[in-house]
Amino acid sequence: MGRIQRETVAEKSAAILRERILGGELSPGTPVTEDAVAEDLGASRATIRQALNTLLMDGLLTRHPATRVLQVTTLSPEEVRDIYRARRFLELGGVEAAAHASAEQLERVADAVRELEKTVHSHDVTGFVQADIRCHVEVVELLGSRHLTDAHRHLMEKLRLVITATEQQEALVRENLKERLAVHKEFAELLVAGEVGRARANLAARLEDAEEVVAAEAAGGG
Amino acid sequence: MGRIQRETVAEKSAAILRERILGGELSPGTPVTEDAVAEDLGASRATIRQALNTLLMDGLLTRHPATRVLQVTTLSPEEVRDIYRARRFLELGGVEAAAHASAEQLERVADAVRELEKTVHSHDVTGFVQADIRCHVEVVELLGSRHLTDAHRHLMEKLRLVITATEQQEALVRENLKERLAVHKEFAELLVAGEVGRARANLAARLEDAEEVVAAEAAGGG
Amino acid sequence: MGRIQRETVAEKSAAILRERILGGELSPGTPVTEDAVAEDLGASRATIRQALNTLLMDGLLTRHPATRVLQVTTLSPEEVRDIYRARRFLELGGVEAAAHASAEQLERVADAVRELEKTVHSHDVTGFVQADIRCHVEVVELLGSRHLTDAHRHLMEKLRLVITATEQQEALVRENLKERLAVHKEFAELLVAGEVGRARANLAARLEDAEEVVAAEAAGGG
Amino acid sequence: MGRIQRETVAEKSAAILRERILGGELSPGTPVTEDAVAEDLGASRATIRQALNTLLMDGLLTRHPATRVLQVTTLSPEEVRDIYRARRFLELGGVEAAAHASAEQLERVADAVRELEKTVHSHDVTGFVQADIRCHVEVVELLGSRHLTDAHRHLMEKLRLVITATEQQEALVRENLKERLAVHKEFAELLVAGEVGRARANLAARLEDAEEVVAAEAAGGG
DNA sequence: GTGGTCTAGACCACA
DNA sequence: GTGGTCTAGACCACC
Repeated sequence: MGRIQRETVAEKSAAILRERILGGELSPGTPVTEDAVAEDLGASRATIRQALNTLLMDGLLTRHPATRVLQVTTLSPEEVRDIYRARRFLELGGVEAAAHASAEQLERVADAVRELEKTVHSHDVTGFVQADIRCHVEVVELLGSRHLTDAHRHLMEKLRLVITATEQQEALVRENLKERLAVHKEFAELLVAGEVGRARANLAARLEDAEEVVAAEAAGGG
Repeated sequence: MGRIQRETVAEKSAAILRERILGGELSPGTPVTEDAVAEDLGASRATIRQALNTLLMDGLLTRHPATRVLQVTTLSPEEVRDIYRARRFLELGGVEAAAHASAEQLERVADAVRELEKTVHSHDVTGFVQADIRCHVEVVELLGSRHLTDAHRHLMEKLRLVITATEQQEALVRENLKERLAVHKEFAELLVAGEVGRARANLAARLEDAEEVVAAEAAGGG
Repeated sequence: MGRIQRETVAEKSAAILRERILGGELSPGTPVTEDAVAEDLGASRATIRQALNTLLMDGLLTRHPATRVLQVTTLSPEEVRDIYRARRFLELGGVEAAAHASAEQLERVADAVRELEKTVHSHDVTGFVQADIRCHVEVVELLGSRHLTDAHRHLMEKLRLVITATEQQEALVRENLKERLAVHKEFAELLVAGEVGRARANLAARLEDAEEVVAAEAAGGG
Repeated sequence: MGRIQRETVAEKSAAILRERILGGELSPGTPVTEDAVAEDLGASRATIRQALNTLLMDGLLTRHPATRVLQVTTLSPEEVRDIYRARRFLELGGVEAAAHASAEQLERVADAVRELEKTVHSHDVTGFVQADIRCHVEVVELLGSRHLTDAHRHLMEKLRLVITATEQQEALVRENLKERLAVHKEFAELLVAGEVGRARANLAARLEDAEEVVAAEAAGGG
C-alpha cells in the first residue's frame, strides 16, 4: 500500500485529459491539438503526443481522416447501440454465471449495491454514477475472466463520453435516484437468492431503458 | 476507390514488430530496447517509443517491473486459461446467437470453413491457422457487436504469442489437419441446420482441447 | 535489414497514376484535372499537383497548349521512331560491350531470358511483357553506366504508353509467344558465346519489327 | 517567335536556383530549406516546394535520408566516372554517326567550334565553357534522337555541379584556352572530312583527360 | 471550369 | 526547435 508508484508525465497527462473529456469539460467534437495541450499542461510535445495516442487507442479521441487533427470522439447512436449490445451480452452473461458463483463473489455485488445506497443517502450524484457503474462491473466479474472485465470497463468508459453530466440530466437523475436504487437492491437480492431468471429480467429492462436514453442523447448531440 | 492511406513511421514500425513477435521471430521473454529497435528499423528513438507503447498496450510487450526493460510478453498458463474462459463465453455466445441470425450471416461462417478446406487441400499450414482463426471470428460476429469482435480479435492475437509456429507443432498439426477440418465442417453444418445444442457441444469440446494444449505449451515454454 | 522507408502522399499518388496510365486504365488523350484526381485519391490539390508535375516531367502527361489542361500523353509515330532510334543505339551498344563484359554480367542477360521462358510455360502474358523488358534492360546494363540504364528505363516506360494491353494485342501476342522466346534464347546464346556480330543482327531485326508495329499502333491510335 | 511565354513562379524559381547551384553560388553540400528559399525569393512555400522538387528530380538537390533536408548534391568520384562512361558512349557514338550525317548536320558542329573561337578571342571564359558544352551537344545531335540529346544534356548539367568556377580553375583554363581551341578545331575538321577514326581518337583523348580532372576535383571536394 | 497562387494551421519526424 | 508534409479554403486569371 505504501509503495511508491512511478507515473510518467505522459501517463499523468493522459489521465488529466481523460478526466477532462469524461467529465464533460471537453465536449465531443472539440479539436485537440498537440501544441495547445503541451502548452496547457506544461509538457513537451513529444510527451503529449504519447498521451494523446493512448487516448486515441482508447477511443476517447478520434483522428480526422483528412487533416489528421485529433478531436474528442463523438459517439454515433449506432455505436451507442453497439456498445449496449455488448454490455447486454456481458452483463446478462454475468447474471447467468451467478448460478455457479461462490457466495463470496455474490457478496461483492451486494456490497456494490450497499455502496450505491450510501450515495443516495448523502445526495452524492457523482458518487451515485460511479457506484452504479461498479454494480455493473461486479456482475461481469462473475464471469471470472479478467479479459472480459477489461473489455467491459472499456465499454463503460466510452459510454461516459455521452453520459456527460449535463445539468438537466443531473436534475433528472436526482428525481429518480431512489427509484433506481430500489431496482438495484431488488436485483442484488434476486441474484443472491439464485433467482437468475428474474434477476436477468430486471437487468435487461434497465439496460433497455438506458440504451434508449443514451442513444437519444447521442442523436441529439451529433 | 483507389483512396490513398497514410501510415506513419511509428505505425509501420509497430506493424513490423507485431509481425516479428507473432511470427515467432521474437520469442517470449526477449528483451526489446528502444535503441536496438531504432537502429534496426532506421527510425529515431522517439518514434520507436511510440510504436513500443502501442504494443505494450496491446499486451504483446511487458515491462519488467524492476528493470523497466520491455520484453516480449510471456503468457502464463493462468492467463491462457483466462483467455480461454473469455473465448468460450464469446464464441459459445455466438453459437447461441446463431438461432436468430440471418441466412447471410450464417453463410459467412460456412464460407470460412470452405476457406479452411482449401488450405488443407493445398497443404498450406500457415493458411490453415489463419483460416482456423477466421472460423472462430465469424462465430463471434454473429453477436452483432463490433466491440465484442474487437475484444475477441484481441484475445486471438494474444494467443498467437504462445501458438508460435514451432516446427514440432507444425508437424503435429499436419498429422491431424484433415481430422480438424472434419470437425469444423460438422460444426458449420450443425449451425446452418439450426442445431444449436450440438453445435455448441462441438465447439466447446474443441475449445477445451485447445486450452489444454496451449496451457501446457505456456507452462513448458515459461 | 527491415529498414523502414517513408513514401509521401504525393509519391504514392504519382505511383498510382503512373500505374493507371501505363496499365491502360487511363488511355492516351484522357484529360486529367487536379480536382478530379484529388477527390478520387482523397488528397488535397496541392499534393496532387506535385504528383502530376512528376508525371509531366516524366513525359507521361502532356499539357494542352491552349487550355493548359493536362492529358495522358499521346505518342506520335515520329516520337515512337525517335525512341526506337535511341533504343537501338543503347541496346546495340550494349551488345558491342558484351565483348568486354564479365561472365557474371552476361549471366544476368541469360537469367533474364530464363525468366522469360518461365512466363511462357505458365502462359503469363503480363509476366512475359515484363520479362521481355528486363531482357532489353540487362543488355543496356552491359554498358556499365547507371545513367544510361536510367535513360533506357525511361524510354521503355514511355513506350508502354502505346503498347497498352489491348485484348486484341494480347491475343496476337499469345500466338507468337513461343516464337519470340526462341529468338530471345538464340540471342542470349550468341551473346554468351561471344558472337557479337550475329547477336547484333538478331537484336536489330527484333527492334526493327517492333518499331513498325508500335509506330503503326501510334498512328492508328492517335 | 514573338509568342508570349507564360512561366510560372515555380518555374522561374527553379531556374534561378539552378543557376545559383550551377554557377557555384550554392556549393555542394549546402542545405536548402523551403523556408529560407521562400523568403529569399518572395514566393510561398508551396510554390518553392514545387521548384525544389524539380531540382531534386534533376539530381541537383539530394535529400538527406534521415532528416529529409535538401542539400546541393555532392557528386562522388564514382558517379563522375559513371557520367563520363555515359558521355563517352553517347559522344563517340555521335562521331560514328557522322559518317552518315547530312552536310547540314556536320555544319552545326563546325558552327559550334567557330562560336568557341569567338569566345577565345574575346577572352570570355564563361562563354568558352558554354560553347565548349555546345560542341559536345552538337556531336550527340548527330545521333538524331531527341531522347538521347536530352539524356546527354542532363549529364552535362550534372557535371557542372563539380566544374564549378573556382578561381584557380579559371586561371588554369585561361592558360590552355588556345590549346583547347586548337584541338576542337582539329576535331571539327576531321569530322567534316569524314575521318571518323581520327575524330574519334581526338574526342576520346579529350574526354579521358577531362574525366581525370573532374574525378580528382570530386574526390578533393568531397 | 481549370489552373496558378497564397495563407494559415496542423502533424510528423529528427536531433 | 527545426524542417518537411499535408490540408483547407480562398483569390485571381484565363478561356
